[in-house]
Amino acid sequence: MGDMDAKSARTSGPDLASVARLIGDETRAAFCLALLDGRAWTATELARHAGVAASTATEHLNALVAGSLFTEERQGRHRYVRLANQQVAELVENLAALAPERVAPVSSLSAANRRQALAHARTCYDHLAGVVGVAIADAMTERGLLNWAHGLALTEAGGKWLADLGIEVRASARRPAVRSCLDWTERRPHLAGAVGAAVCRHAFDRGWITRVGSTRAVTVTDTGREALSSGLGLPAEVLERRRS
Amino acid sequence: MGDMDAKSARTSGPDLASVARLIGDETRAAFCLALLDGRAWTATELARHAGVAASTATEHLNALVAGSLFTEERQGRHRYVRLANQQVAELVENLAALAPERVAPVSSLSAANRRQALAHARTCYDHLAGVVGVAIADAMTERGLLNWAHGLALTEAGGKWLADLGIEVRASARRPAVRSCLDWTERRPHLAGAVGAAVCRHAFDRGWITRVGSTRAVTVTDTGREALSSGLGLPAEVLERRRS
DNA sequence: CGGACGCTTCGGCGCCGGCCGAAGCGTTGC
DNA sequence: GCAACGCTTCGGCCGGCGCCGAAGCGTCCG
Repeated sequence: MGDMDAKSARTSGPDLASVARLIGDETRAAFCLALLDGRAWTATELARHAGVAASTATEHLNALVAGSLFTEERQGRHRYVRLANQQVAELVENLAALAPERVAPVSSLSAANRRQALAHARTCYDHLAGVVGVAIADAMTERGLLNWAHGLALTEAGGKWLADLGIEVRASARRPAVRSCLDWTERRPHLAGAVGAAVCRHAFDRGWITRVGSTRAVTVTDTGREALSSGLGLPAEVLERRRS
Repeated sequence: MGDMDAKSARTSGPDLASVARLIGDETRAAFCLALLDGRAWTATELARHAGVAASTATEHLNALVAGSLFTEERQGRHRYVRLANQQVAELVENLAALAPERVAPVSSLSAANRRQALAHARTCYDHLAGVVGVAIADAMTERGLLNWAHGLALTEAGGKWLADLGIEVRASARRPAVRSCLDWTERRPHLAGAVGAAVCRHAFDRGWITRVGSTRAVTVTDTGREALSSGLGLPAEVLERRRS
């Protein structure tokens, strides 16, 4: 008993450290956060985004792919990478929810703007987050589409609502239909899981929201304002992007 | 746009790396896994467990407490530490589920025994895992106490079952009643959350299970075999700890 | 009161890991 | 074919981090 602790702790069980170390670097962490938008990025884009040389980015990507946090896809001279699966996305989200907010030293005006746009509405891997994402989850709860009593669940009315809107949920054995994801700007839960992804996809398809440039931020279109207001009763102040 | 990426990525958003780096060290990771048993350990116990000098353990614990992954409690000359909250426990679990299993080089006979005991039944922070934990979740699902259709939820029958057994669930606004936790030995989900914790506590209180020495492993007692077999219909082969 | 014990502080050591730039390779496009 | 471009490889630099042991401090117990 007990006397084998030192050795056995190091030679058995899951190798937490190897995975955590992959995210435990400023640059690689920046990569992970960037990929949380659910899209594939090229190596150069990530390098520019994180402010490191292309060669450095290559090394980091090799490590992340080898550790199977990222998957890659080669196309011609491009190397596209994405998060390997939603389990990894969840891990990054959990980490983000737990991590201290970085102190932003007197950020510029445009940076403040970007920040505000992200806080308002953005994609979080494959679902919606930010003020709008939280408001949608709240509205769905209020209308009896979601039930938080015993863990998060989709109600019967919720299933019907999805069907009526023609939102097709791509369920899988692995992935829960609904999952709550802690928002790192709002610090409140929003809707993730297969349903969260389906709602987000639907919103893009119907032109309710569009991407802002190449960032994770999205804006609500006029069509979207109409649809979300009449369909879920989202208040106008949530739907308007307040400008500085 | 985009030209501020390099700087903004490093000066805003959650500081993933700082948290991940805390776990990204062999020794600190060993600490985290050890504390997954939900109990408080002293600094020296952890040092011995991980095979490092006491001074080294002190430094690591300072970092983990400062990063608010651990909380500490001083009692006389002892320093007790535990995981700060269940959010941290979930993070560690997620990491463990994602991490590669460490290759155990020709482990000794006693190590193999320990390993088997852990794989059979153990505590995972505050609920039950291992073959037994998974079997309980399965049985509860089969009996209609749990519903996985739309995310994991406790059914009405499940609520009644808990009440009948006199299992008191300490619900909280923060914590979901039921949550699935991916088992790193079985690679299948078992029951966590407030209900998972309540069931585990109940099993200890009633003497259904007892700890094996000071490890996370537990054994099912005769009383427990009887209760789990008649109450949930767990098969005998699951309840017997197979010896080498 | 003195010795055992748990923990902490400090200095010093060694290594690992992240960074870059230069050079090179494959793809794309003119 | 040549030039531009994206990515990769390599060598070298540097800082940070994890480790230890020695010394010291506070607590507990006989």
